[in-house]
This record gives sequence, C-alpha cells and structure tokens, in this order.
Amino acid sequence: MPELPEVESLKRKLETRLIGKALRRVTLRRADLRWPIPKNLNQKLASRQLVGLRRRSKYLLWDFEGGQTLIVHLGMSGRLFFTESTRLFDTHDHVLFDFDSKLHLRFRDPRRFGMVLICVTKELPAHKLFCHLGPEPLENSFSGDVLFLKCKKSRSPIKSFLMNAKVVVGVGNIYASEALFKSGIRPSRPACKITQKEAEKLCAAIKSVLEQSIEAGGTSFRDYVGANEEPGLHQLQLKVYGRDGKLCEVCHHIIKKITQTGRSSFYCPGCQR
DNA sequence: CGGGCGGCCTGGAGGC
DNA sequence: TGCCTCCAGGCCGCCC
Repeated sequence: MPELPEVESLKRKLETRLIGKALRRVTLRRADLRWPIPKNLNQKLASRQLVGLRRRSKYLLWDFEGGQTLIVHLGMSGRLFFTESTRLFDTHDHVLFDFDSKLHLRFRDPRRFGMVLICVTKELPAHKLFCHLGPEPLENSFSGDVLFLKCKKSRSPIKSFLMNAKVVVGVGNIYASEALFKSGIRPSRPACKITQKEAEKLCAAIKSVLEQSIEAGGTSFRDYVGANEEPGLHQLQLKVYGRDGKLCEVCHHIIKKITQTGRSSFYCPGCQR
C-alpha cells in the first residue's frame, strides 16, 4: 500500500536513471483500470525526453519535453519497476515504458486501483485531482499552527481528519496510526479537542515518521516494492500498525485495533490519551 | 457543506 | 487440501 514515503523513494530511484532519457515507446496492454488509461499515450509521449520527475501527494509526475506531464498513482497494489525482458509479461502488466539505453519500465497493478493519466504540464495545478489538495506534510506550509487552526474547525476523529487530503496530503492509514502513537494521541479524539501543544507534537511526529520511512526505502507491508523490486524496510520500525494483540514496546499495554470510517486504526491504550 | 460510506478490484489469509 | 468468505485500502462521487 504505497503512501507518500513509498512514492518518494520510488521517485528518487527513478530520477537517477531516467532524467534526460528519451521515451522511445509506450505500450498499453490493458486500459480498463478504475480510471481508463488514455489510449494516446504513445502518440503524445513517444521520442520525448523526460526532463523532470516530481511528486505531489501520492502522485508521481513525469514532465516530458513538449509540455506534457504523465500522472501515475500506484493505488493499492501498483508497482513501477525496471525489467530486462521485454517479452515475459504478467497478466497485470498494464503499461510498458521503453526508454533509451535499454531501460524498460513496467507498470503492474493487479487490483487496478492505480492511475495512469496525461495532462498538459501548465494545466496541472488546475486539474481536478490537484486543485483541492492540502499542504505537503514535509514542507514548511504544513506546521503545528496550520494543523491546529484546521483541527479547531472539525469534530471528526483525529485519525480520519489526518487522512483527509484537504488537511494534509500523503498521510495514509499506516502513517496516521504511527504518527498518533508517536505523539501520544488516541485516534478517536475529536480534532477540535487537540490542544496547540499537541498539534505541534503531532505535526512534528508526522514529519519524522514520514522522513524515517523515506530513509528506509518505504514500508513493504503487502504490495509495495521499489524500482528494482526491492522491498522497503520501514515495516520493521512500525510501533502500532498491524501489531494488534501484541505488547507496546514502550509501556507493555496490549495494542488495540478499532475501525474508523471503514479503516482499521491501531493504538496503544497506555501511551495514547 | 462537510463528513460518512459505497464501489471499484484481486490476492492472500483464515475457517471449515 | 480445497473451497468459500472476508479483508485490505486510496480515491471519487453520491448521499444525508
């Protein structure tokens, strides 16, 4: 389940090998993902040079010369990886990107929740996927003050609140649980009951949990692998996510699992108030 | 208008 | 061992 750190790690690995390379050919093997993949990808991108890779939220943005940007979202089970062979395909290999220098990249997504779209680079900020997004959690535009002001206006449980992309982007189920553990806040607390001090602690916890995960190459809990199909290592550092029934490393209470707005949340009843 | 939830998918886990 | 059910979850869009 790729979240922000997984997409960021992937971006860093891809850019060292792909920036400046020309995309020779795009082959679309299956277009019927949840959002259909446009059939004219090859027509728009073939023989164009990749001039930049960016990440916004969990979207990977590929800027090509000629002013087109490819938008890729890994959804739940999406993978993007280099491959030697251009022949052996899995049934879930939906798009093949053949770059110069025999760099073959493959987009595989068994659950087909992912997205591969194209947009004119200049029109990206106004695109409906991007125009309502909140701040990037690792940038200065996301601060304890900003979080506190937003919290005051909402009675949603803080865990659901953090997963709302209008509040902050890129914080999914794993890192929301982990950041709340780190800041000692129960996931069920109404956002408006968070104090200024707690908002500052929570903001810092979100940043540090995400940064540590990027450092470890992301979390490979189920589906995520890196550009060379290598798993991330951050799952080894998880304190509460997926650890229900086990003992908290800090206070030895039993970690609990609850459901909030249809998603599982994990917390320590001893550490989180 | 904001928040909750259903639908989209398939693989893997767990129960019988 | 095999079949069936359930669960995972990001995001959109509908509905209250």
